Amino acid sequence: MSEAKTIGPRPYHHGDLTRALVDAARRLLEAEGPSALSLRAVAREAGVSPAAPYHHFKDKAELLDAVANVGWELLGGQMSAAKAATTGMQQLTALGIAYVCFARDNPALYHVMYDAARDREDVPDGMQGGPLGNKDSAYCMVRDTMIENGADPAQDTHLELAGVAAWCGAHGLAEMASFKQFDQLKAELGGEVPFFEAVLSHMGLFPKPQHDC
Amino acid sequence: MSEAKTIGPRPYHHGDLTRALVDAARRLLEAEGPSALSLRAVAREAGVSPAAPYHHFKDKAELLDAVANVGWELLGGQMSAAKAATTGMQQLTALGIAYVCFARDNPALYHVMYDAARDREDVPDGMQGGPLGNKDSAYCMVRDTMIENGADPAQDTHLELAGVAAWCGAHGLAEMASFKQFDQLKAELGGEVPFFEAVLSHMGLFPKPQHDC
DNA sequence: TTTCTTATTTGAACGGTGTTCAGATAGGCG
DNA sequence: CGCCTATCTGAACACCGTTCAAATAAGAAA
Repeated sequence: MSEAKTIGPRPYHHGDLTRALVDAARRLLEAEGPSALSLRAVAREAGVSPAAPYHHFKDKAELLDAVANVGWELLGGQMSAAKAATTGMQQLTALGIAYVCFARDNPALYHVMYDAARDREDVPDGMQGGPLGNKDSAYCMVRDTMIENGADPAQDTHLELAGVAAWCGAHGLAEMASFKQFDQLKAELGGEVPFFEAVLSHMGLFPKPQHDC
Repeated sequence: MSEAKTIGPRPYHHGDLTRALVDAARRLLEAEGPSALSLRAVAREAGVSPAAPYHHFKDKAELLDAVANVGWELLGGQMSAAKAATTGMQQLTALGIAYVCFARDNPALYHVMYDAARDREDVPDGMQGGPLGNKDSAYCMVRDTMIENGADPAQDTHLELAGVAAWCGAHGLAEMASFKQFDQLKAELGGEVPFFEAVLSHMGLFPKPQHDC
């Protein structure tokens, strides 16, 4: 019953409205931004009535959870690829860059992912990722990579700090990079390039990507 | 005309509906959380009709901007106090702790502050603070403190990185601290206290404050 | 096949939201 | 005093999330 999606009997009328709704939501998200993600608009985009989604998701929040889930899986895949392409402690840098690049390239999806996570008490069944709540989460990937490279979480306090700093820094950097106030800040500072812009440009993340991530 | 609030003639009917609306919004925010912050609810709380706010704010967003502004001023005050109570490089630590403590103690307000900042193109007139857009912003306080302690932004690249890391880390830490998934993460890791919880508890920030900030 | 059962979808409805607008009101100024 | 203009209201519009009875269609049972 819980595996109906993988091998069970095909759905009835639409074909696979569950997936169609998530796809419609992602399409809307890409085209119109997070604020356009209303249940009715998603249903409209999918070509069904406003009440149809309630037979596949108990809530608007549950639909957004499903969309966020796609995002976490996408992010996990990109981070895994970045880790596999490097070795040793450079894997940590690769993970961070992959994370920030994902947020830069999918700002609306990234926003939905954290919005969904913020007001969730428990991680629901089938939720494959999240900021903290899963073995495959980005946080745990950083942690595991550190351990693989010889870190001992029970002993090295500085290392714990470094891990959290990396994780929080990546998220903070990703959010800051989405703000649109660089020009104003630059003007107020007298035209001088401020720290933040310098670092982003140093990493090749702002204003335009200068290398693949 | 733009200084009507400071010394201009008193408003007409209500007394000072502009301020009353912001106060009502903060009251609702404290009592019911960010999701209860509808324009109609704020007007109801202030005892006026749903259309009244439109003579003081052109938008719901502009009302939320005003609420966020109060938050930035509050945050700036607490950071200034923390800086004044310390000396030297310890000021940087004090700034970071004050920042995270503010987010922990005012989660709803903090949420509104960044929500308002995220989808704002330009900082409007009268906006006193923000994540990046002002000389008095938290980011600039960190930057100025570093310069006061001998940093040279034009030369020291590592220092730029450190400044941005501190700023992004503080925001990331503040957001992470608001999630409710620690128990689940702990269970998935086999009961072991993970990095993040260890650091927060090490800083005295989680689950309960152990010292004043 | 025909009938039955059940999942799926619809259309209408309810209360709530942001926003606009014509009209009522009341303060300040001539 | 009367006028003017800022302020406020009440009604209205479109949209939102959600619920529910009724219609539909797919698969199972006969």
